[in-house]
Amino acid sequence: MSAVPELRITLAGTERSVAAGTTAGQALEADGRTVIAARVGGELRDLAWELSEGDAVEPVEISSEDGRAILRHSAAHVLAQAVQELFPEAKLGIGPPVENGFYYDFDVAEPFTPSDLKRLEKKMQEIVKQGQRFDRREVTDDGAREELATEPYKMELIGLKSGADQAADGASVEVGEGGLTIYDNVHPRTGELCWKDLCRGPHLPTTKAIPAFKLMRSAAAYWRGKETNPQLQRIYGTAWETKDALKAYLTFLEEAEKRDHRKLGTELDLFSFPDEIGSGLAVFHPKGGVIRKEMEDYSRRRHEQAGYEFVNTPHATKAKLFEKSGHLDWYADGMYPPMQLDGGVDYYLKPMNCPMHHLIFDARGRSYRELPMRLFEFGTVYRYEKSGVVHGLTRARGFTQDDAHIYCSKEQMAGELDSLLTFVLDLLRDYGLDDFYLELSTKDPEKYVGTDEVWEESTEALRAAAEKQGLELVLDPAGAAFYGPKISVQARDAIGRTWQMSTIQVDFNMPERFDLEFTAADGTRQQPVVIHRALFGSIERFFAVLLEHYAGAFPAWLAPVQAVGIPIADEHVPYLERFAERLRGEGLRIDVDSSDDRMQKKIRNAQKQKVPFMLLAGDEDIAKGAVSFRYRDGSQKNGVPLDEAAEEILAAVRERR
RNA sequence: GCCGGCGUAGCUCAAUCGGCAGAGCAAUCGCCUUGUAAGCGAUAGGUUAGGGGUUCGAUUCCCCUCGCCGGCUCCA
Repeated sequence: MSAVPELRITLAGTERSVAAGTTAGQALEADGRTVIAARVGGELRDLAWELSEGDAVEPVEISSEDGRAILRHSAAHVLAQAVQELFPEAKLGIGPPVENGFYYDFDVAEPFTPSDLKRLEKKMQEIVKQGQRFDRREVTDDGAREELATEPYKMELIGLKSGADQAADGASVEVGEGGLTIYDNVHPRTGELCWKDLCRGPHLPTTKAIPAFKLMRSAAAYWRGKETNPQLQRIYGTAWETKDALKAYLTFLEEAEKRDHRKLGTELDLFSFPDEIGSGLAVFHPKGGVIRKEMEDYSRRRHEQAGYEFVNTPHATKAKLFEKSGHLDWYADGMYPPMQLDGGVDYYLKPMNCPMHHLIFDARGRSYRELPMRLFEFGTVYRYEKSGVVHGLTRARGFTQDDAHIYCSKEQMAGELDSLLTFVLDLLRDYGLDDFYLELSTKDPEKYVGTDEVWEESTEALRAAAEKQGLELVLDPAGAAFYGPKISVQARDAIGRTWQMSTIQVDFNMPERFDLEFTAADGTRQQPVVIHRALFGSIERFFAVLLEHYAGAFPAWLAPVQAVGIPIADEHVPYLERFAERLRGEGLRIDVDSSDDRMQKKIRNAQKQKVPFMLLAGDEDIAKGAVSFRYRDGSQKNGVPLDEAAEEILAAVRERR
């Protein structure tokens, strides 16, 4: 009898010997950790994965990013099993984990109803309770075809895997390398096969290991995301490592709903979308208008200081301009249809400002002495967004960009990009966003204009500028537009959601198309580099982001009403009115609530309007020449002398608090 | 655009089976004169999104249009 052969593996960083035939699960058990899967040689594997000589095994815990993905993917399988048990005619699409949850697509005759979801959730609970094992087995392409003959969509995926009709619709589907695998759901006691699915894995050891899940909604989705493909019914769910984590997520969703800018816009009387005007076209009410004005004023001031020149361009133009820029070739669908004028001339509403700025640059001969030339405009543009994608202020059909184009020499480009990024981040911080990461979109080798050399140079300049900021930098390989590399600033808001904010985009195409040039010091004519940038993206969108970030409680400098005077009784109105008048003289926005309501009600109203400062005055305050502060967080400070009170509010506004 | 859901007073929502369209808040007008989140009363407010159909009768059932909401990107 020979000794049991041994394998040498690296277990969570330390070298170990284990018996041949040991699985990842067994190896990690010795480590005494609660794990649901393993990374074996960097690849995610089930715990049942058999180890080989030299494998490096790392535990994957359920609360890790990978662990959650595995949990959610397993939950998707349980959902699919439940669906096929209750709707035997349902055909399977795909069921991946997604951020915060999972989905699974099904081809069914009738869309799922909310009560279907309830039944499915119950069925899923039964499956989870049973503790079915996820058993993995490898199959050949032909074997998979045989087993899944009744699943047309799975068959299609097998076909894609073997490259059969990969190019048929041109859709990019990445199918994992290696053989196909099927996961069997096996009853733990009877060993009965309950269900199976073609799947790359990995999965949890058993369905019992799904601690908390919930089905969220169902909606249609095109098969493989292509508009021309049939629509399947998609069920979304969420799954978490503990019941508390699920609860926290549901609370987060509630919080996000409370902050929804469309809801707050109505509640705080900031803006609306009158039907009479049309989808995606907002009107700003006085309170929204003043916030917007403050946002613009501050931005203008900062741009002025940063050496921008202010220009102004019209909203409509002859088609010729967008023929020249090329937009009509590839962007016509996104534009409002043309207006035909006398003589058969087409006019368009502008979907972007760039070409008009280029014409300004090109209005006369330019000298190198004028560069960098920074042209800035709050430019209103109109884009015909598809009806289903319009969404409040964040996806509107008419909106105003804080748009600027910087024309500089190649030598100036790197320095310009560097100072620009600093400027952008500084300004965003002034508006109260301070948690950023950057995304660098680089050349798509399939589709680009300009020389490799200039791409290389500008991409490196962007990268260097980004790295200097010391922020997280995410690469978006091949994500750039054909005309130049781009850096975008992503901001996390108060509840951790990320929003794409500013973009800085180098453009090699427009200088060519518009034949832009300047005279260099040596008298030669040279082409400038164009840098396109927007900080807010659009004022409307930025407005919405700030509204949601602050949950409507804008800092004093942006608040539409900065303070409300609240008299204890009518007789105290003149005193507050005099104080308010003085503060208005200092440029503050102050109301005095002289309505018939009693003082408690006035506080409630001011509180609901999220006014930063409430100034109460009754006999006691007047006797002392003071007011009593109530802040919107509910705290208070009584008997503050008028001068001090004035200074406190002014300081808050001045310091943009 | 596609699929599904929804559309009743400024806002939030009721209205049994197809049988006179209602409440709270907001608004207006009174009364009350008040110390930290809703004082009391009265008045006004509607072509039930718009159009068509079925019916003795439609907010309710059917069709069309418009608008809004969710999803259609994260890939066995």
